[in-house]
Amino acid sequence: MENKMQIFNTLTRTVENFVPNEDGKVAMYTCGPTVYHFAHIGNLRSYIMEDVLEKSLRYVGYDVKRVMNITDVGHLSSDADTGEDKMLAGAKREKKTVMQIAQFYTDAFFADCEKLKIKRPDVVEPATNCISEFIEMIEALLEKGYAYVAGENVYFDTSKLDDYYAFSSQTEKELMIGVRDDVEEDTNKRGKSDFVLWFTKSKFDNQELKWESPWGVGYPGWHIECSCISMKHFGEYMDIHCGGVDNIFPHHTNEIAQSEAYTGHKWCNYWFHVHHLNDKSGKMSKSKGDFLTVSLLEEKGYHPLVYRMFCLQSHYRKPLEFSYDVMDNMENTYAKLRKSIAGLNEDTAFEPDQFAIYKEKFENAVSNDLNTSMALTVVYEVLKAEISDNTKLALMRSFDEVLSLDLTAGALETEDAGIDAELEAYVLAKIEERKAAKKEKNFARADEIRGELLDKGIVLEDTREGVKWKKA
RNA sequence: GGCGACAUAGCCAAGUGGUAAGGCACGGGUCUGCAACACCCUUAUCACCAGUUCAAAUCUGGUUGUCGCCUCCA
Repeated sequence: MENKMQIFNTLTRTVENFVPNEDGKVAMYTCGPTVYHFAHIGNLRSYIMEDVLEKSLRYVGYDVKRVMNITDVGHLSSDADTGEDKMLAGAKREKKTVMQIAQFYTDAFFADCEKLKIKRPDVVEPATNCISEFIEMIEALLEKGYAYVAGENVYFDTSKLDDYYAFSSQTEKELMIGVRDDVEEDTNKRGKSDFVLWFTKSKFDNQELKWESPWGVGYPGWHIECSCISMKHFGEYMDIHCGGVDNIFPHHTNEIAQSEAYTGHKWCNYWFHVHHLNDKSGKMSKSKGDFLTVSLLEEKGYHPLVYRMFCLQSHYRKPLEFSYDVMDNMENTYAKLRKSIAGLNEDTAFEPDQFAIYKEKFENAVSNDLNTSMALTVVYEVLKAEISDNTKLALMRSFDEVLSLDLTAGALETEDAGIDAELEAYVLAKIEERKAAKKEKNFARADEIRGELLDKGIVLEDTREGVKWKKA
């Protein structure tokens, strides 16, 4: 098929025509969450945009197979052996076993994804499912001379590669490593950029998850899992690898090092990186302790899809600053949009030519390096266009295959589920009373009733569809 | 210290050489007993300086500011 998708490739730092290895098919890999805690909405920004990428590829006609790993072992808070395993730290914090933690937060992650309409990848693979594959690959790397054993751990020898820093320019290379002074060094390493493939020795010996290996009882390093899991499901080639920008170095750099050393050839052609969600003080991060989750947004009264729309109106390669002001803005935008679409009359003629015109506009926006902001503009363009409501509805349904904003699900419910039956009965009675007063043109009484309800925290609105009420 | 990204109206944001999309908010108006809803109208010369060009938000150089990466991070 013809090249329909243009996408920024971190490897070349340019927007390229996307050409998959196999015509019409896309092998797409996503670095999944480390399931030691809830995902914060910054994490979820990446998954939302990757979801849009997957759906856009499908929209323009590709057959996409998507794989995601779940990091449930091996992700240290530092690569030096002084670090603490994230999973173990989570388990300690909550007095549960590591596997209980992993299961709990994996479920929580997918629950959040569901709320945000993020499609579950075709394959979801926990790292702990693939220990034998990790061991096989590490053995092969040792055999080929790309790895060495030191201090009872296995390390990858980055000096064996001509081009370890796949994502960096030549001038950066000499300066990258070990500049940060808060980094503690692992003295077993031959080179500063070497990294661990398999641990048997570390300072946290109470590690719960350990496996037999040719190098002793231990557990895998973080980077090896993505290389192995992708090859388990895609073989030695894949098309797009996704993740947040913070994964570029070292995680993705190390993945490329291992994978290409192992296969002896180019591994993945396109690297898709989503930029960070920041707040006023900078990057949102779990290690700062305080972070925002989807549940928290819901508690504050925001529909999860308001956050999705917040992400879509920005570009994935721009840092995005989160604020409640913008969320409030977006909340209005989203409610108005849903309401406007809900008012369309399906019982009108369908105009295939018009449908095709706007569908192409939308496709162009989305295939231009995921210009989601422009895609949303096309939504508004359609709603304002001189075409039949039924055509508009068909277009909304079509666009929603990518946007996943529940565009045609009707107006947003304003009734608050938290209101108890007694209050509801009272409110409904008052509404009837007010209706009667209005009928008798007793507007003073009608306004009085509205005031009474307001005192109880209930706001009345006379809309075209009848009286609506909600919590203030 | 090195590397990189970004800087467009009150806010979010598109636009990569031809005279500034869209959304929200504000203001004005129509409608309705009022309010709200809905609908209509209105709002910028693109951080700063210099240069290239017939023409620059868009290219080049510099300045300032914000942010990110340099083995915890999506």
